Parts: sequence; C-alpha cells; structure tokens
Amino acid sequence: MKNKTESNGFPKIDKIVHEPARLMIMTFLYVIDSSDFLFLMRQTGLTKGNLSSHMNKLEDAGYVDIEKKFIDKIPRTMLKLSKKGRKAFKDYRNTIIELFKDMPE
Amino acid sequence: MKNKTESNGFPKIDKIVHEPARLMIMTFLYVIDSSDFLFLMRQTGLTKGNLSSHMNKLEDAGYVDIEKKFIDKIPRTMLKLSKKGRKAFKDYRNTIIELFKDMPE
DNA sequence: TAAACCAAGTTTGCAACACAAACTAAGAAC
DNA sequence: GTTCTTAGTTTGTGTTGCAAACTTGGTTTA
Repeated sequence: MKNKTESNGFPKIDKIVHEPARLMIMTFLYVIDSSDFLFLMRQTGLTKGNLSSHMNKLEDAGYVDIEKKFIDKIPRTMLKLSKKGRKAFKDYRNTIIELFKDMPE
Repeated sequence: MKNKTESNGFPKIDKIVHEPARLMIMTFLYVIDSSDFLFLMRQTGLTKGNLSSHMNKLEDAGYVDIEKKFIDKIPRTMLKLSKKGRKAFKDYRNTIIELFKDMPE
C-alpha cells in the first residue's frame, strides 16, 4: 500500500499543498495550467500580499515557475506549476483519495 | 453543485477537520467509533499535551464527546465523534472528494 | 515635468496555531 | 509515604496566515 509512511498507516500529508489557500492556488493552476498574477488574485480572492507570500512558499518548494515579463509595456507575472509541483499535487490528491476511498459511509 | 460556497467555485474547507493531526484523530474515531485517550495517543503518535489540546478544540467545536470514567479504579477517558462530528467529517470528505473527482489526470 | 496610476511586490504587525516539555492532580500500588 | 499511572494543564517557542501599509519601477495624463 502506498503513501502510508507512518507506522500507524496514516499517510504523510504535504503541508505545502495542504494549506487551504495554497490548495486553492494549486488546484487552479493544475486545471488552467498557467495564469497571471492578477487573474489568480481575483480568482482566489486573496490579497496581493497574501498571494505573493504563498507564491514564495510554493516557489521555495520548487512547486511553481514564476516568469516575469512585459506585455505592452505592462509588467505581467505568469505563474504555473512546475513538473515537481504537478507531481506534488497529484501525490497529494492520490493520498487523500486513497485515505477516504475505502471508508464506510 | 454542492459545497461550492465561494463565488469562485472553490469549496469552503472546515479548518477544524482539515488540520492534519485532527484529521488523523477524526479518521481514527470515524472508523473505530470509540477509543480511549491512551490508545489514540499511541495510534496517532501525538504527545498527550498535544492530543489533549486537539481534543479540546474538537470538543469546543462540538465534534467529540468526551466521557471520563473509571475502569477497575483506573481513570479512562473515552473519546468518540459526536453526531455533529461525524457529519462534519463526512461533509469534509465529500467536499474534498468532489473537489478532486472530476479533475483530469 | 509633475501628478496620478498601475502591477507586483516587500515589510510590518498581529493573532492564531502546533508542538514539546514541564508541571499538576488524584487515585493505586507497594 | 513515596512512587506509578492516567489524564490532563500550563508555559514557552517557533511558525503561520493574513491584512494593511509601504515600496518600486515603469506608464499615462494634465
């Protein structure tokens, strides 16, 4: 059986992914693949300072790629999950699904 | 569609349940129905202070019933999910499962 | 050219949280 | 009467999430 790293059979949870704001961010990025900063800010409802700091956490973990460029002379920060980030998200999802899957109603 | 309380379609997450240590506690209690303090402590690997404070959080939320009694003159604290707690756990599970269910690989 | 504007931050301050270690209480066993 | 056990509470530390204020660097407008 996979993901059962604790001796009690309870899976280890990746706290970087697990935190609700970041789970929301990663879920969006997983589905839409790529987004700019402002769009993600509006979608998630996070303040920019808040979103910025979460993006830093995700970048520190190597879970997102952040690309800053200029479009029509306006700065735009493009965000997407890195390969590692997509894997981390999938692993998290599988861990949680497996945890709940065979549970009685 | 249920559980989509935010305008962006992202479900609201019950932080009481979501926190990893409590998710572990509630998962155990959901499956084994009832447990004493020490057993749960050993199963979860939490220190007693830690487990105690989490149980307080869960009790404050009305999610567990705590029954203190004596078995053979030894104090024993029995823990189980309340009706509200079982519902909160189920809701949480359904919310998460629904979030991940229709997501592409 | 100065003022106002915008994106995308950083910094600051605060409150909540998790966690471990130390301490406590109260009865049981020796 | 001291030591053991259960089941805590208290305390201290460090981390986190969050919003609001401030910053930077380039852009448009008056």
